[in-house]
Amino acid sequence: MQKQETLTKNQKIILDLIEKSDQPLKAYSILFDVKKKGINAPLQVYRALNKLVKIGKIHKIESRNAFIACKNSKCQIANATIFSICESCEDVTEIHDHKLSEHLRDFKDNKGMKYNKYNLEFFGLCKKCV
Amino acid sequence: MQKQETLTKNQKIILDLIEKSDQPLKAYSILFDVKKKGINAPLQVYRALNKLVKIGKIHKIESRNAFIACKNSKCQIANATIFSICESCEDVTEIHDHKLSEHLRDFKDNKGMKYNKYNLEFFGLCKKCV
DNA sequence: TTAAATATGTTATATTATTACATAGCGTTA
DNA sequence: TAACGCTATGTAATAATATAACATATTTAA
Ligand SMILES: [Zn+2]
Ligand SMILES: [Zn+2]
Ligand SMILES: [Zn+2]
Ligand SMILES: [Zn+2]
Repeated sequence: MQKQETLTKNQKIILDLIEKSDQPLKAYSILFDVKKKGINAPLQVYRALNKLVKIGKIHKIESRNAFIACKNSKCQIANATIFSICESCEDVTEIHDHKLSEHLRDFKDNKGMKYNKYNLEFFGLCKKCV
Repeated sequence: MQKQETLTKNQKIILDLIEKSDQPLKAYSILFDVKKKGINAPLQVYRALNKLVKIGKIHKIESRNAFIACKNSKCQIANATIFSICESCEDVTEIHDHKLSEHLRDFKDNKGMKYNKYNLEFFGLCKKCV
């Protein structure tokens, strides 16, 4: 299982931090928080983030340039993500909807594209913000 | 029809440029190109881009920080976008798939979110790059 | 045990986007 | 007309996001 890959020191530090937050964190806010642990430079953060994204431990919220932990232990698929984003309070939730995922996985365009990944972001207002 | 809204000088210059390209353009590449037309500062570009996005004339490709013209005259919906992106040649195509759009439009989560927008990006390899 | 691949640390720099402030134009309406 | 609200403009400065380049260390695998 790819997700149990052993992580390096920096990767662990940064994953820990992201997993403790239920909301997306930005790279430079992560950098600020891990300086006390000896991570000093943006590149150290970005390298860890890129790796963690690649192995599916975290996802990037593209519209927000922020990173959130994947809470779904069953989700092997680092490359098929659906998020719900409240445009008022900025609350982000990962969506796991079997039917929708299936629909997206099975999607074929008419140009012969060979897909291996997708990212879907829904925007709106959450219950609290309506 | 919102799309026929009259545009200002800067907005027209920048929309023209984007419409002439069949591929997404980046803000600072746009800035470079429109300097000869008297647009000198990033903010002038970003202001026009934001407006054009808002009225649906162009879309932002979030994963690429780039902007592409909406070619679909029938598409009133500036806030429901689907793109296909080749990760090798970076070719981007807007997808208009009725069934998929319907599915996304009708999607309801179980948290009571009220959606008003979505953006979906498919990644893979195009015919030429496979 | 050597070579390849991966990770680290550090500095500098590139790229993307916004803040802040001053000014101008345009449509409404008092 | 005059005053107001709204939108757009121009300009300078700066913030926020991300990568290049280089030297070194560590892990993995042949
Ligand atoms: Zn996930
Ligand atoms: Zn909310
Ligand atoms: Zn469109
Ligand atoms: Zn291609």
